[in-house]
Amino acid sequence: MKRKPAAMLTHDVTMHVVDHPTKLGRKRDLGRDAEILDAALEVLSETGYEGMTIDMVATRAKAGKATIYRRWPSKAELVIDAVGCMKKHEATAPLPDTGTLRGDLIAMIKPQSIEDGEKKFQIMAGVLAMIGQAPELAEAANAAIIQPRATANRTLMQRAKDRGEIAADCDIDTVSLVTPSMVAYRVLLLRKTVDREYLISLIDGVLLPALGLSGPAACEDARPRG
Amino acid sequence: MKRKPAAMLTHDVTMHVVDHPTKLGRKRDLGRDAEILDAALEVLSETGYEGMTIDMVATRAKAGKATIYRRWPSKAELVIDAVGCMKKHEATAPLPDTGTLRGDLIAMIKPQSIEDGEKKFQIMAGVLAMIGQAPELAEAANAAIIQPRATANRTLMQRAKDRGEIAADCDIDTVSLVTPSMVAYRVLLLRKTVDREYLISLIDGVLLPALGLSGPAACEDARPRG
DNA sequence: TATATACGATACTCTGGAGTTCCGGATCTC
DNA sequence: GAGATCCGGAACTCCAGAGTATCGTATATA
Repeated sequence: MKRKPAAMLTHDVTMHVVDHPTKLGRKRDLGRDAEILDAALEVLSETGYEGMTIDMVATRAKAGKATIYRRWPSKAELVIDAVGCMKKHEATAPLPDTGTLRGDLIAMIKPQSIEDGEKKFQIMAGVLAMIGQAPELAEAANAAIIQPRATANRTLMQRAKDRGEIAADCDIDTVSLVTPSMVAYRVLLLRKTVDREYLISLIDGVLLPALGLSGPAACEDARPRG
Repeated sequence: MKRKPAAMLTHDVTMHVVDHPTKLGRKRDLGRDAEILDAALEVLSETGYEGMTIDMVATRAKAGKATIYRRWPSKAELVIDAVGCMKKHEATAPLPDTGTLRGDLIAMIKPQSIEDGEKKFQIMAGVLAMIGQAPELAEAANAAIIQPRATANRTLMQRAKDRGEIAADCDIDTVSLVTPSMVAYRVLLLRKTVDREYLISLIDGVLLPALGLSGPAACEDARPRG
């Protein structure tokens, strides 16, 4: 990040053989990449960007520092890559379809997803400081942490709109971001846990009313409108 | 923060005079405190906690490092104090009272408050990383940045509730946090500016609907309910 | 087998910045 | 005036951590 990394040639061109794609020697173990990135995310969530050291990551991944620096030119690049790869860990459980928007939103509250989310927001906190210096990191964090949840919400709401459960002029794009934003605030600044009760209070106290439905009773009134 | 600071006696107890409260020598210029804290906040908003150095703060405040370390034992303490003192900069403009909740909320959108807010969220980003290590910092940031806005919102909403404009069972405490949370997300992660248009879209697309009012038209319908 | 590269592990260099100390000068009490 | 403490400024110590180099070993090609 500070000095320009020396150009790393991935193959040598000898005098005798110009076309020489097959590299000699032991091959790089591509599986280590993911293990190192995972270790980086763990350390990141525990100590933040400042507190994180390459040695910690190496120890956690049972790797040598040289192995890490052979693959990423700097600590910053490693972190950016790690955050960018978080998205792939997303458990792609199918969206629920209970017939009512409230039912769908409640069905998405699973202990596993809560725990998973809490760790991700820890990572986000650790990374937020350097976002000002590395805008691509903001994008990566947004794509990996906030957007998946917002997209799920938006899909469920669009379905509700399609079947006439909510009005056609609702601002779905904005409302779908309410939960992730409020959860981020609660975890990062209030340092409170996010439990099922809180999420339900958000759904019944903000989301559904904002979409023109009124709390738990609304699930009994999900017939299409004329 | 790393080594225990030597106990700093604020007065000597001589053999001859036990009660000797008046200190000798030049008095500490208390006005410098605020100037140093302001400088710290400026640097913090520009570079984040990591990037910030005591030298930068000293230069910005036209002070010597010794002057800073005479008043705060460490960089961390300085930052915590600076964030804690942000609250006092709050422009205590009187809350608007236009007769309708929407009118009040819109009246709170002022160019000055937007600009001011943007800077505060920059500071928050710079500080968020070390919040994990210093919970009191989370409290300070919350009290200085989020709570003032939430409190203003809550007051306006309570008034609306009192005059019957919105239902008595609305979850005002939660809804009043929606705007600050969404603005924080937009500034910190999306890195977009917060303009009047966006705030109005939040008011009309989320806040008012969530409270049972339906957008701009609602301001013409602010009569108390039976 | 000879060569080349990857591996984990360890020791090393080097730099930036936290925190300390000293200086000359100013301002206070006595 | 004398001594104490402040000031801004600058030089200094000290250290954690980024990044590099090296070693013995493992695994690949030729």
